[in-house]
Amino acid sequence: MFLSLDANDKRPIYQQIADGIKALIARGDLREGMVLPSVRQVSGDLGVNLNTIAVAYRQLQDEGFVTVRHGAGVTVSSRRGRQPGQEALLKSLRTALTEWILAGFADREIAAAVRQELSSARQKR
Amino acid sequence: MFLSLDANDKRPIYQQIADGIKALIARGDLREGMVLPSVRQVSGDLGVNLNTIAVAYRQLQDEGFVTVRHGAGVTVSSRRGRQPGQEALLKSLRTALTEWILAGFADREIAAAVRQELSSARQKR
Amino acid sequence: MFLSLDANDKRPIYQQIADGIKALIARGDLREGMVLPSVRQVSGDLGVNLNTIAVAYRQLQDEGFVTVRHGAGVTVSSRRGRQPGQEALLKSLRTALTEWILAGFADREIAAAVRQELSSARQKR
Amino acid sequence: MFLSLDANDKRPIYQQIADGIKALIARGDLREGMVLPSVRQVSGDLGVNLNTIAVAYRQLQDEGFVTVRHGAGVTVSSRRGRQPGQEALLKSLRTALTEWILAGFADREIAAAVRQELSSARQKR
DNA sequence: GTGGTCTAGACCACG
DNA sequence: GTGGTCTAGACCACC
Repeated sequence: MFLSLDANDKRPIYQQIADGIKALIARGDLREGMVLPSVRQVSGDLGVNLNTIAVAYRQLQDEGFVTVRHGAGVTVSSRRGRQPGQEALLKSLRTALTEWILAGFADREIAAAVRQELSSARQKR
Repeated sequence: MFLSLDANDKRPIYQQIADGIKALIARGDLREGMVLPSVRQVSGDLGVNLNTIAVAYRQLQDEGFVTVRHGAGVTVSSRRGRQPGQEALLKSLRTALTEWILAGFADREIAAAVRQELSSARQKR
Repeated sequence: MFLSLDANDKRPIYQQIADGIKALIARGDLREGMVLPSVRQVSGDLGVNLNTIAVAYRQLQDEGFVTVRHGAGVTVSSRRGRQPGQEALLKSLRTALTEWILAGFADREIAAAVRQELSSARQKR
Repeated sequence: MFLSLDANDKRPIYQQIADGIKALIARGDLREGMVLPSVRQVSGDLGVNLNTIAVAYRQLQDEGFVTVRHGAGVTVSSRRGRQPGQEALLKSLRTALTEWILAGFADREIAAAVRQELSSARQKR
């Protein structure tokens, strides 16, 4: 698995993991039906407690991104569950863009960064 | 003050306030040298604990967005404040874009949303 | 066999199978004395591990719904099987009804859904 | 709080708690804006670990039934979030009714039990 | 082997 | 005071 944790990141570990996996799905590195590494394996690889990984996986399940089959591992599910809702989507985008504006970037530069991120987020598609 | 709090927002209140003020600065509603309302007044307006407002102002001060002068209120400082660092900027943008991708939006649509948000964030400039 | 498994169902597979067979009995599709397909056949049909089917049949046997005769297959037994107990019956009904109430349905609507389900569950009688 | 745990209940403790609170909301014992007892208090009252209660509250939050404000307690929120979806509602009702049928109850008796449960679930309305 | 639940106890963040 | 996160370690259920 190509997940990395950042101690300086303010998000909790389980959230970093869940977000990382979402990014892998968005990128196409993880596709429908693929099996995710077991809770125990991720725990060992990242040096993080079992429970913490379980919380991340559980969140992904609640949000409909993965299907958990009890003794049989976790797989990427086909249809995403509920979306965050247009409102939430806009809010997080707005916050991110505000930071860029305050850092002094011009619209042109921000748009370029967005284009770059989009293409890298879709590399495997 | 044109700040609104959202109980369903997952950010802590002090962060919503700090972000809101940052957005007002980015928008140009608050410009260099302008005086922010007192901690006490914001506290009353929003019905929020004094300490909470103080924490928000303290963060804005730490990040260089405002200047606190004892007995003379809080003013917007010039814009060479400390940036969050390129890494943090990218991370927050990346997370927001990932959500849009997973919600099924095409690059075209996302770029349009970005353009719209940018122009509305700069309305007053 | 007219059993279908749902990966998104939170019940374990063996429970889905056992419940499905109970429903077939309740509906009258399976009647006293009829022979159930072998563990091996169900396993093949559904693509499920042999042990899992065995657990389901074992539960049906424990609850008195079927009779297992060595070498002679599994047959539906007469209906004086062990009931779950009034308490358990009420609890599961109560949980289901609570969900309907919280979803905003009126008593009239809930009662209608109950009537419909009852008649469809008894179609073959 | 009028929550009780049943060791014979097959649902996990956190689920019993979450379901119990949902029932209190459906019943009208807990209304919009009311404050739930703190995690620590429930933990003490029921003799259950803090984390277990936290999991229950978190589930209620994820499902939109309560609003959590960090240092300020948990309150019943106004609008329920996403419903379980008509499919899930029907499935749980169908399972419950099947049990009653297999226990030998007539439609008349089942309908009566439903009526009784509905009225008791709405006592405070 | 897999994931799920629960405990005890620590430390942090928020108001 | 409140809730949030994380750990270590136990035991259970499923396949």
